[in-house]
Amino acid sequence: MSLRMGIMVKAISMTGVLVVKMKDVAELAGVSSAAVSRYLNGGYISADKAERIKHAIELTGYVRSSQARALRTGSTKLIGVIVPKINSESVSRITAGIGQVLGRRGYQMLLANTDNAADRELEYLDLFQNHPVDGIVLVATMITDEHRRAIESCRVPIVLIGQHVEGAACVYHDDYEAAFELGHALAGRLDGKIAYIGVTDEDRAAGFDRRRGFEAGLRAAGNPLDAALIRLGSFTLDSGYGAARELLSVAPDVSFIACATDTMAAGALRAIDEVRGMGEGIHRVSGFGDNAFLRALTGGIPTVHYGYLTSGVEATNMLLNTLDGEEGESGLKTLKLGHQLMNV
Amino acid sequence: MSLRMGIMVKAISMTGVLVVKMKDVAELAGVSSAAVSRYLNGGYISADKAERIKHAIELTGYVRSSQARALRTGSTKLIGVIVPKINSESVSRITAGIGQVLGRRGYQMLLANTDNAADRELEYLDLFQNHPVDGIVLVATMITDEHRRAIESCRVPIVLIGQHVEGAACVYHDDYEAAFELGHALAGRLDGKIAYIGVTDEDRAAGFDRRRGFEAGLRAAGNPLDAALIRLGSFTLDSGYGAARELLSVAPDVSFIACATDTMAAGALRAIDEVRGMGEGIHRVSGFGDNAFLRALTGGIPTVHYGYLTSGVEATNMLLNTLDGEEGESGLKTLKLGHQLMNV
DNA sequence: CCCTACTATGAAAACGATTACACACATATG
DNA sequence: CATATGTGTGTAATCGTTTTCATAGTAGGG
Repeated sequence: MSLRMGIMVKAISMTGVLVVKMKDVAELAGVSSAAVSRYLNGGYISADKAERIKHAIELTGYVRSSQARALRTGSTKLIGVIVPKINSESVSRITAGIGQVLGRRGYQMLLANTDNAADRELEYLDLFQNHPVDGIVLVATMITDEHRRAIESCRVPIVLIGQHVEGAACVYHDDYEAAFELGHALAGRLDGKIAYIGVTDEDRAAGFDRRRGFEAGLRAAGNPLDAALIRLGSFTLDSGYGAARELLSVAPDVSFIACATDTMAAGALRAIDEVRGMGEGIHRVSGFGDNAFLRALTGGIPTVHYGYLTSGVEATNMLLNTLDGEEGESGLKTLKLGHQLMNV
Repeated sequence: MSLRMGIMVKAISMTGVLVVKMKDVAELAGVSSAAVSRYLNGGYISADKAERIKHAIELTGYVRSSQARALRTGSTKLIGVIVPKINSESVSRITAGIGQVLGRRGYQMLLANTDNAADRELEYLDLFQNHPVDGIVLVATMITDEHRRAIESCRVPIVLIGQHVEGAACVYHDDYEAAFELGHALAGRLDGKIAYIGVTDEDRAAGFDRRRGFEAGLRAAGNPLDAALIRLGSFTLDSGYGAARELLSVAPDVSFIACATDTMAAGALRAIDEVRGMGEGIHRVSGFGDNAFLRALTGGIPTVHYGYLTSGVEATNMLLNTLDGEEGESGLKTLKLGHQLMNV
């Protein structure tokens, strides 16, 4: 039987847009819609029918409704990505990595930006698992008990980036070890007082681990950190600037300020420049994250390079592997990525 | 009739997850599912039934399936956002603005990152309009004829950010005017040769308009730009660095390098520092975009401040207004945002 | 030649909401 | 009093797929 071509009749949908549905394709090809579905999804179909269906699809420009498919199969091919702040270099690098893998493997990214509000994080976690997404990537900062509970009871697979949480799938960096190495290395070549600008301990990785690791590293090198010279920032450049100004006025003899992030280090650098003269700060701060701008503009302060893009890639692959049920053993697990000391 | 409470019976879905559907809620409340739907969507419903339904929903923890809803209504409450590169300050700021509005108005963001590949842009445009999204925000760079055609024939409302395209809804900045002002202002206080590192003219706004505006501004101030001192970068820090190194070696008497973006300016700055000594570059470059890092680390080079976040906000509001059919007149249109010269 | 096993196929039943329709009652309008 | 008009409600159709089920032909193994 050859294709019955003729005036093409198209239905007008609710929204007034021309649509071709599977039934139309089926009729044009002279088969049942089940056959078309099988053709599309790789079920049993004879060669000649496959050919006819292929033609009919090309002819009509048919594309299947992802919404109907989603309803029937329960899978949306959407991955929810929750980030604390989209406009930060580290996060946007992670997101780039996630997007790369997602695109390559036929998924799309539903992005939720919490703007550093932990409750919004929980809210999205809730919203996401309740339907539209097949899986979740959570770029985590603070992990409260409530978080743990939400993650535990999550109905779709979830992978964390940036924090190590027992019992959950995580891709993270060893912040303690990295900070230890940085502290140890710096202690050797520094004289004078060292200060530290960190972030809240509630952020286990960037707060607690980095500070404790740095302290331990200094101590191990015989140059312990004076607790009075520790300040708390909030990830922003301004907070780093403010904390540094305060430190410099309270303890003018501070000779080096280590920071928990490169962004805050940039602020501290600016503060030192203002107080001690331009260009002075560059040799007096360290950071975390190896920010490209900072590197270019300063020639490189001591910092720790993390493969942010890689962590996005790895986490997403891990998640998608479990979703696509590929080779059973590559499922959700915990993955610690390496780091690299820069400019020490 | 009071609520019939008792052992709650839950169905097990395909995926093995416990689910409550509208029918369950309806039965528990002793009404039809149509009534529940009306309650949820604000149709006619008597006070007592509303109360009973409310209880039943709370009791069961019911949440409606967005997939079924999407299939029936044709609306997903999803907005597709296409960006050229997520890990860049300007784009991530725009994205933050988009996300803010989307969240506030009950939509979610489907993010597509094209990684500066124009064909991927078209691909996504195609993918998006073909189903899952209700509208599109395109953070545009290059607008080819193919783009114009795709935008024209787009089945869902679309708003462009960053480029001005006739016949399409756009939120953009007046790059020509801004560049003119910057060039004019700089020409007045500069002596010696001025060079320019731009980007491709295919990017009308950041390429063509900025370069032409800058040229015109210099000319108007009686200090025209030597065409031999124009180079092309590719938005990256490294490309700015490379172009600047080349310029400095070919024309060692260049005294100022204006750049089409702050990121490239950072690269140029680094190049000047290397060639002429640390700290020298800061007074010898200008950019576009008012990057926060660059501002903090240099104290501020001449640049143009754009309200990137605002453009995201405005574009999204515009799009959502047409989607939600609010007050007819606030629909899709063209909106030119202001700018601000910095440090001149 | 009988019994499995595999390939093909279409009809029809899901998936879980929204909504057109039909009906009922109330109140207002002429 | 007849006729609109506005509420309130349930039944059933619908959105466009995927998938179960029933059925059949075709080989292959014994």
